[in-house]
Amino acid sequence: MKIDPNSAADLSAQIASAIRDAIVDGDLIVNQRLPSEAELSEQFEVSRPTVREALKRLAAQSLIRTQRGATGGAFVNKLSFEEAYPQQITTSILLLSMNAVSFETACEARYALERSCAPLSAKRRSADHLATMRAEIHRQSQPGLTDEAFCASDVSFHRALVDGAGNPVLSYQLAGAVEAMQPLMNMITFSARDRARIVALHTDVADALEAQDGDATFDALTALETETQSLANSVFQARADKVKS
Amino acid sequence: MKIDPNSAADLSAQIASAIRDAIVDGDLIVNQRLPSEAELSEQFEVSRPTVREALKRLAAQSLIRTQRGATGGAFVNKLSFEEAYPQQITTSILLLSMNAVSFETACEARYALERSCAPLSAKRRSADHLATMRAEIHRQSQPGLTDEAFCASDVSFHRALVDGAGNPVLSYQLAGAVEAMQPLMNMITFSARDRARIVALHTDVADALEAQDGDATFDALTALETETQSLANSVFQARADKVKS
DNA sequence: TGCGATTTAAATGCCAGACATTTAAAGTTC
DNA sequence: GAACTTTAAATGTCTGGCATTTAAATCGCA
Repeated sequence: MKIDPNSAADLSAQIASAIRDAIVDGDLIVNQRLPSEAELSEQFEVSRPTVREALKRLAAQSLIRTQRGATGGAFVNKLSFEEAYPQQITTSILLLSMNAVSFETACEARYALERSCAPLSAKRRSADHLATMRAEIHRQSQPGLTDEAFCASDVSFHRALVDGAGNPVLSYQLAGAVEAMQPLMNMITFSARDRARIVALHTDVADALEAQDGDATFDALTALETETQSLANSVFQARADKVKS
Repeated sequence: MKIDPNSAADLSAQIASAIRDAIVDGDLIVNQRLPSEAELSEQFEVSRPTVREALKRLAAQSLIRTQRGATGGAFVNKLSFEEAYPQQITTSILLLSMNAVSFETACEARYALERSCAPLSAKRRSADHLATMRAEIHRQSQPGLTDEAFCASDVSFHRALVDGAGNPVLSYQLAGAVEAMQPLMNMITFSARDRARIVALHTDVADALEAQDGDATFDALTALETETQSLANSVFQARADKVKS
């Protein structure tokens, strides 16, 4: 592992990159201890603060964890799906908000991805997943629920659907798409009638899953997408009209 | 923005977290300049190296960028899809390798997600996307191609399919699933007959997309998944037999 | 001998101060 | 007015040190 002190990039970035490559390539394996900060400074011929900045970069990506004390140090972290979720979600949210992704585009992607879980979830969903979905549907039909709570329940409902597929890779990839929609959904005010329609469609989805009917689940999700898109359209249309007047 | 010096977490982690929250919540907007390191040390009542470690954490997540010089400093970075791709891919690769995700699970997820692009890509794919796919198919049928080059071409083919859907959110989410499969695919040695079958199935996919037939694309992808799974099964089976003998 | 208390050493966490380098703007000279 | 020079502000880096945490080694005592 060597670095180029004349490169344009920061030394700490180069060092982080070198260690990251070693991890990705398998030269450093899970739970392996990295050399101490002092040893790394010698190896890379930089000062300890520079090494520390490099290690913090890696820690921010959950590639390493650090322990204090006698047997402490930096260890290659076993990246778990649970750990990766929040980062994936934060990144997705920022991507949508910073790049002015339209509601339509985000919604299209979300439902396209969710439909890909439909056949698997219909086949494998446990009673637990189904119970979660029924519970969320029940919550959604409670009067007096705030719009935010309604959206949060919506997210839980859809995550149960996705998790029902029993494929952690799918769950991980979809976490971003589903959760990142929440800030966009929160821009919408739901009337009682809107909510009733959504609850009905959610019930269709849950019924299809209960019957383990993949195609029906697929179609119910498509209907839900259509409803969501037209709902959003009317809300944004109304808002645009208001601005004009 | 305040932090708790008695918390269990590192000061630099707390500071990074506080600034990250401010960005996600929109309190700090894109291209806005953060206070200088010296000012931040005063605000948070910590030393400059600690502030720097916090900033490096954020830089590692592409949330900020730094500029040197008179008008320099740390700026809220506009996170672009292009920037987010590599991180998403690295994370996905590590998740698969560190959690011993089976080839079957990863493959299932990948094709489920890809199928979700089929109808959109059939509708919207440009001539360019189609040309890329045809070119990759041609490359894949060249004799003397290494297994790695074959897999790399496979990835390019599938990315063209995904990008054909014209939805950046989909492309982003799928990048991880598609690219992360490559290390797993590289474990497989392809015979000439295997390659011929895959090339034929790729041609089916391209034909269906050219005809803008979403259902046919969907089915062709399913056939490709079946072929890939059975190919992997036989390879792993042969390897297991070898170990026994 | 065995076990609890204490010491020790190694590591990270944090700080103070300084110097180097980069960069744009202000100032100066012709 | 244009080219050059100076200046100041900011990040990048280094040195050295102290604080804190933690596990292992040591010691004392029954």
